[in-house]
Amino acid sequence: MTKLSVAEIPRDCEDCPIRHRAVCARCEADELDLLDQIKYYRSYEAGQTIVWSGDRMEFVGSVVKGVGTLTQTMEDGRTQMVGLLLPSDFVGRPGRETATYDVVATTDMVMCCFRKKPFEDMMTRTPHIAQRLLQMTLDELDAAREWMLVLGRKTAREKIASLLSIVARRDATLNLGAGGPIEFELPLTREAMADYLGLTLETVSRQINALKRDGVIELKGKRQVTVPDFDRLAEEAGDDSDGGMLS
Amino acid sequence: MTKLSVAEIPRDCEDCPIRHRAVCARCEADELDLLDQIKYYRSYEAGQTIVWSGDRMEFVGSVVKGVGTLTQTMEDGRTQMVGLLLPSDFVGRPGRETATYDVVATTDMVMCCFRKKPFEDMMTRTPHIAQRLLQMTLDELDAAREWMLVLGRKTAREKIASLLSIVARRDATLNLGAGGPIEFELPLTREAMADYLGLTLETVSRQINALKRDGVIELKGKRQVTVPDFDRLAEEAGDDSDGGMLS
DNA sequence: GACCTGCATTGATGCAGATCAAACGCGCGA
DNA sequence: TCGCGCGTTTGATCTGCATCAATGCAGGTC
Repeated sequence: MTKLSVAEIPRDCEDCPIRHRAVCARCEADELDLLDQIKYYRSYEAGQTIVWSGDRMEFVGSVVKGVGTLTQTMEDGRTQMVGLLLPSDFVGRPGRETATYDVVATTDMVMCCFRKKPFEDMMTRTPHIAQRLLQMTLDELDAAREWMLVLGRKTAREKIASLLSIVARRDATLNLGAGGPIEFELPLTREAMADYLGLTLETVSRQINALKRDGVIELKGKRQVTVPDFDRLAEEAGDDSDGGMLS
Repeated sequence: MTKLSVAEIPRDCEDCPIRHRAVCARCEADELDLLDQIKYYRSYEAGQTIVWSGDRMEFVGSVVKGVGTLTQTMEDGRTQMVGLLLPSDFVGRPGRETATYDVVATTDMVMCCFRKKPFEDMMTRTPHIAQRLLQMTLDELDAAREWMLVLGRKTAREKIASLLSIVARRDATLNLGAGGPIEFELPLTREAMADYLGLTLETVSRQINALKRDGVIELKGKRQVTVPDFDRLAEEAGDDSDGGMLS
């Protein structure tokens, strides 16, 4: 039944697809050897919940393959996504016993896990890991703050455009740089997008189709998105356009 | 004209009011001596902008006294606060050249500043600082994610109650623990609250007065708030009530 | 005392997005 | 081939908050 086998992932860190972007990015060969001794791979199927909020966390780890989400739910069922987990992202918080959010696989996923205690010990002894984790956490904080602007002040159309523009930017299967068309697959259902954006799924659907009608995006099926003009999309997102020319 | 003098702050770290909560919390005496050599105090008046987004940042530092905000503004003027700076909070990002947000003093403020380069050098040599900064950044990330739920899914009334409940919790001038009444001063104008909550200032005003009419809070003047029953406030905020009983 | 000026309150009206409801389309197993 | 379920689309209506517009009110200045 398992569609994605752990065996597909190279066991050797040097061949790992996220080697230079994950929490281990700065590690030297000898440090990798140490990590290697406490790591193990786990795979999850699309839809599976990896951790429930409030559960004891017995590991931390990196997303190797696939896409997941971090969500918070109120007692009455209102749900807000607070993080999108793409390959190389780190899951879990060293020093904390229990999970604060639900972690859910939205596609089939593979994670590189470390048992929490050994990882924490290693962090105190290996500055390269703590340094990299600090850098990644600061980046996540910036992303969270960017998202606060989206949630608090943008219109539904701008929210959708913002999400598309973020996914497009992080999905590197594209000819960026040049102004050419960008193509990518949306790793989220309409409902998950709604939970990310603080909207209803109906509004998400309407706004996506509006962007399509207006030629900002093209759709093949429901998930395959083509962006003919990225600047146009960024403009719709309300981002300061012209990509930050500094000089 | 300056109402708050830098001279009022003790020069000796050991007597510093934020000694055990700021980025220096874990430092030993010898490490404090090193920090002492690169630190300097600066004071700001209420309303003053400390840093403009996009500016070169020449220092990082800790809030010693007073309250500030981190805000993001879109080209058309829409504004979202993305961080509230209370005493002991850290400002600035090591490793980054330019500021990403506007930093504004909302009350008179005193900061303990470190020139960026020496501080960065020291971070690599003093693990206690980097460790503490990681911990603080992870806390801020949690706070930001909590806020995403507020912005994305809560009603105006719940948003106001959430803000009051957060300020009440961080303002330690109160008899917490017991169920007694809590009193504190709101460090923000109605407009600043609106910017924090993704609302208009009119809605903020109306909802505050609604909470007052319903007996959830009492007001002396426009800023002095009394919360007769904190659990009631938490309930209005839509927080999982019963304060997280673990056992 | 008269007059600012900067918050805050209060009221009337409009609209973006929520809510309620129904139908579509596609993959899948019987 | 049929029906079933899930994600999605589309339509009609409702409503919470934004918007526009005065008015109130305290502190500071002349």
